[in-house]
Order: sequence, then C-alpha cells, then structure tokens
Amino acid sequence: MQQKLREHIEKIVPLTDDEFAFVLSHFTTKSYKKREFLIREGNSVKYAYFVVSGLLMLIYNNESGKQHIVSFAMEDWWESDFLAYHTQTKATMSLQCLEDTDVFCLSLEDYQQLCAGLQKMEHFFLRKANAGHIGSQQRILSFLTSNAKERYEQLLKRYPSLFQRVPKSLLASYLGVSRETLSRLAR
Amino acid sequence: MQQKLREHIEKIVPLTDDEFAFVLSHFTTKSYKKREFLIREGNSVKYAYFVVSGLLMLIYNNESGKQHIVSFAMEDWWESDFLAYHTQTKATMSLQCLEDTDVFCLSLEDYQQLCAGLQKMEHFFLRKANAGHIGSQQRILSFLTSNAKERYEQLLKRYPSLFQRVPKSLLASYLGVSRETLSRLAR
DNA sequence: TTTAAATTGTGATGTTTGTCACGCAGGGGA
DNA sequence: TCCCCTGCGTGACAAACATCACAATTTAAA
Repeated sequence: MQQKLREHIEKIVPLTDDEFAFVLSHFTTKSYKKREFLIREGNSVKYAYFVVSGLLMLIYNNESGKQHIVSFAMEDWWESDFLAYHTQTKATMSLQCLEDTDVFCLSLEDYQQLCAGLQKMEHFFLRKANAGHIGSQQRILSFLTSNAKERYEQLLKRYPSLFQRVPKSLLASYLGVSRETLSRLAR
Repeated sequence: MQQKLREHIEKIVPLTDDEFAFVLSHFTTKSYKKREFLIREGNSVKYAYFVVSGLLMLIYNNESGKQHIVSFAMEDWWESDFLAYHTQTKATMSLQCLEDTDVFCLSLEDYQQLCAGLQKMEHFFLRKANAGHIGSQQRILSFLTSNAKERYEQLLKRYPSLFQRVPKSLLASYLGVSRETLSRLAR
C-alpha cells in the first residue's frame, strides 16, 4: 500500500527513503466498504484522499434531491470536496464508495506542513493541481462541443473499465443525461 | 503595471523588494489590440499570460468550424492554453483580445525557474492552480445541474460586467446555447 | 457622411432530450 | 426457496433547445 503511494509520487518527483518516510508520516490510511461515505454534504471535510484501490464517486445533490455525479475517482486518483477542504467550510458534495476502497488520508494541516517542509511535495501537488485544472477544462469542452452521444463515446473510449464497474444510471448522471436517454444512445 | 502584478501576488504571498525584482525579471510585458491573437490554434504556446487590463477569450474551434468559448479572462486573471503550455505541444485553442489588452508574459522556462528559485512563487502558483481546478469544477456542476436559463442567470450574477463588454452571441457560446436561445431567455 | 458589416430579436419548424409509465431479468437476504 | 430491490430497456408524450430565415438596429469602416 505504501509502495503504491511512493510510486505515484515518484512519477513526478524522486524521493530518498528518508524523504518518503517524512511524507508518509503525514498520512493515515483507512478502508471503506461499498456504499460507505468518506464525505457527507453539510459536514466538515477533514481530508483529501488518495485512492489506493477501489472506486469512489463525488456527488452533488441539488435542492430537489436530484443526484449529480461530479466525478469518479479510481486507483491513483486524488479526491475530495476540494473547495470545502481548502477553505475549511462545510461540504457541498458527498464522496461515496462504489466498491470497497482503501485510501490514504491527508489533513489540510498535514498538507500544508508537507508542502512547507519538502519543496518536492509542493511541486508534486502543483503538477497534480495543474493536471486537475486541465482535465476539468477538457470536460467543460466536451459539454460545449458535444451532444450526449458523443460525450458517451468519449467516456467509453477514455475509461472503458468504468462500464464494467459502474451502473449505467450513474454514468448517465456523470454525462449529464437521463438514464433513459443513455440507454437509447448505447445502441 | 508592475504594481498590479505585485499586489496580485501579495494577496497570497508577501514579497520583499528583492524578491519582487527577482519575480519581475522572469516576465515580459506586451500590449495587444482588439481582435489580435495571443495564441493561435496549431502554433506553439510560448507563454502563460497575466491580464493587467483588457479582456481576452479562450476559443476552441471544432472540426466543422464552430467556435466555442472556453473562458473569458479579465483583469487579474491568468490565461493560456495550459495543456499545450505545460506539455509543450501545439495549441488546440486560440486566445484572442475582445478589448485592447496589456499582459505580463511568462515562458514555461521562466515559470519553472521562478518556482525552483523562490518557493513562495511555487506556493503562489499552487494556490492559483487549486483555485482554477475548483472554478472549473463549479462550471461543470452548472452544466450538470442547471438548464440554459439558470446558467445564464448565474453568469449574470457572477460577472455582471461581461454583459456590457461582450456581445451576447459570445456569452451564448460560453454558456453552451445558441445565440437565438439566449436572446429568448433574456426576457 | 455614406456604406458595409456586425449584432440582436423573433417567428416557424424540426431534433434532442426529459419525464412518466411499465415490464422484465438477476442477485442477495430473510 | 421466495421475495424484494436494483438495474435496465422501451414506448408515449412534453419540454427544451437548435436551426433557418428574415428584419431592424447599431457599429465600424471607407
């Protein structure tokens, strides 16, 4: 499990054993069962999570109780309600397991100490944040340029494993269409 | 003009005069006229831009030549085709002036030297990148949860000045609806 | 000033997508 | 074993939105 985290970080910044020990001392680990919540809307957001194994979904519920999937988080992904995390406000989204999931947990305080204590890690998080920004912008682009069918095909192409692991109704929610429409598209 | 950049950075990290001189030495400045391009699709992306005054739009043109506005960049915003910038690949988007615009230009090399040479600046960019990621995610949420009229009203509320500065047809493109639909919504 | 181009509004019509309703199949718990 | 819940497909209809066409107005250029 530690090895997974180390390899993930070392894709961007190489670490000595001592440095990795320092990094590791800022994390805790936790296991969750399918359907458990890591973050609940309205609660405070203590951690950002690194997914070692399993699958999470980040959910936004609007006033009328309709559920929208903001993102899925698979192995090697970082996830949280980052707005609430960084600003220390109440969560507006929920983070829930779609499968049994193992994560590393990083509190905001530990995140800040890690960045301050080891510039390599600040650099690592900068690279991750840039990648996250670019990825979100690509998703915005797909909403601007593509209809439901095209978005569906792009998702299928990019993350084929999701179609084995996630109910179609949730994929529909991620794509921003009704489950009925998705069902008709997939022909 | 320098003062604008300094104040912008110091909202996040305070700088000594020497530090700011170091920062400044990595930037160049440039002025563009309305309708000029800072980045053209297909060309290399030399710089990320900090907008001192004026207004830019980031545009994606799909295969059939239809123009989609990915974002507007006003005073105090950073903008570029960040994917092409960070990966040193050809631009897939264009960056064009909607008004006469003054910018600071930062090459990738200078960006990296700045981050390596002054941890405060790496921290500054990390904060900016996180904010950018969160902002994009909010925009994704608006596509998932809101119809055209609601997105229009959210934009009006958040950036009222845009409605004086930008043709409605471009706002429509940013919102992902046709200009005719936007025209009918605005009643 | 005159002329051309860009911007905006609006009607008519077609397409896409959402909503409601129903049926069917499969799997896990009592 | 039985049953209920979840997931999935599909028909009928309504709502949202795109597209095409045209006119009026404003802006910018010659």
